[in-house]
Amino acid sequence: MKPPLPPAHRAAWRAFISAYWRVTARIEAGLTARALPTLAWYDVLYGLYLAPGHHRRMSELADHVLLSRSGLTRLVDKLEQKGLLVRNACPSDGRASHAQLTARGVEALRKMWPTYRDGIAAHFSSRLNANELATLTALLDRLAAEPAEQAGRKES
Amino acid sequence: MKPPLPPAHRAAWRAFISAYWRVTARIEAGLTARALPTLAWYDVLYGLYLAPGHHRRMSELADHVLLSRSGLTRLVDKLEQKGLLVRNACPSDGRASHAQLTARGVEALRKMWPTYRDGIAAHFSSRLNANELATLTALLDRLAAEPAEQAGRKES
DNA sequence: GGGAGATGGTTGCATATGCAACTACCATCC
DNA sequence: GGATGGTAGTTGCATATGCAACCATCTCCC
Repeated sequence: MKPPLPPAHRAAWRAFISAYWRVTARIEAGLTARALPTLAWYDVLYGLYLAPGHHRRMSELADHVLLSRSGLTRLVDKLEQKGLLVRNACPSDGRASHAQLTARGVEALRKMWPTYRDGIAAHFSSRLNANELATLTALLDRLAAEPAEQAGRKES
Repeated sequence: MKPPLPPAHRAAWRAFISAYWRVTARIEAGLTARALPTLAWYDVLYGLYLAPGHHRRMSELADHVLLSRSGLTRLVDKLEQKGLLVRNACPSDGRASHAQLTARGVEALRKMWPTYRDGIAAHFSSRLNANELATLTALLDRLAAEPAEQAGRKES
């Protein structure tokens, strides 16, 4: 197969995939062991929590959660059924709607946060020292950044 | 929410998740643009390709691909239907079966590899220099290592 | 030999997820 | 005002994925 991709690049790629899956699986295991919802639930609720007034447009939220639009629609449906958030019409744009965190949503967030936090610490951030963590963050941020050619464009 | 998780840890965690999703999405986009199968297909075929004799036990394969057992069963079903591999009974263990790459499977692998390779290079490995790549690999490998293993090898 | 328990693999079922089509609405041009 | 094109969000459909139950087989121990 004559791979012109250097071994170091391959090793890095494999380490990247492997680390992601293993770490997230360990953290998810901690959540399910306590009968808590998945990371996606947390991300949506937390994304709303961070926003001023605890509400955000669906599209902004989808971007934050790294989920497709349709996926977010379904997830928000579930969260709304559980009473953790409500949908409000956007006053300035009839097409858009805002997801608004409820008191119960904040409560749910508080309840799951300790487990999530401990998972991140145990399986991720506490396994590296401060310098290493900073280095890792900088490298990952560069990888996540939009490619230069498409920096100004909306399509990915 | 009083997060005792330091901001640097949070930033690192978010960068980790974000980088993974964005990079893999870009690479997958390249594959689908050429009507090629997904990364999972490639990983299975390549996992077999690497093995001596181009065959491996299902369980070993599942570990390599980072997929659940049942997920692998289904994926291998599809690949077998396409004629890219065959299942053989394991001579030494009646429970186990081996997946054996076929000539067509090797062919399929050769066909998709250039696109995959270019995707990895363009969206991942070529965005960092050699030193950075080595650093990243080392850090990710430590994160991926089993907790017990990590505990025993505490250092730095 | 034969039962108890563990392991490899498959399948039923439920859930998750994405793409593409669709509706409703906004913005622009004429 | 009305047509045209673009955007926000939802839904139909197909697929992917995992957990847990299940069968067959192996290992261990008596």
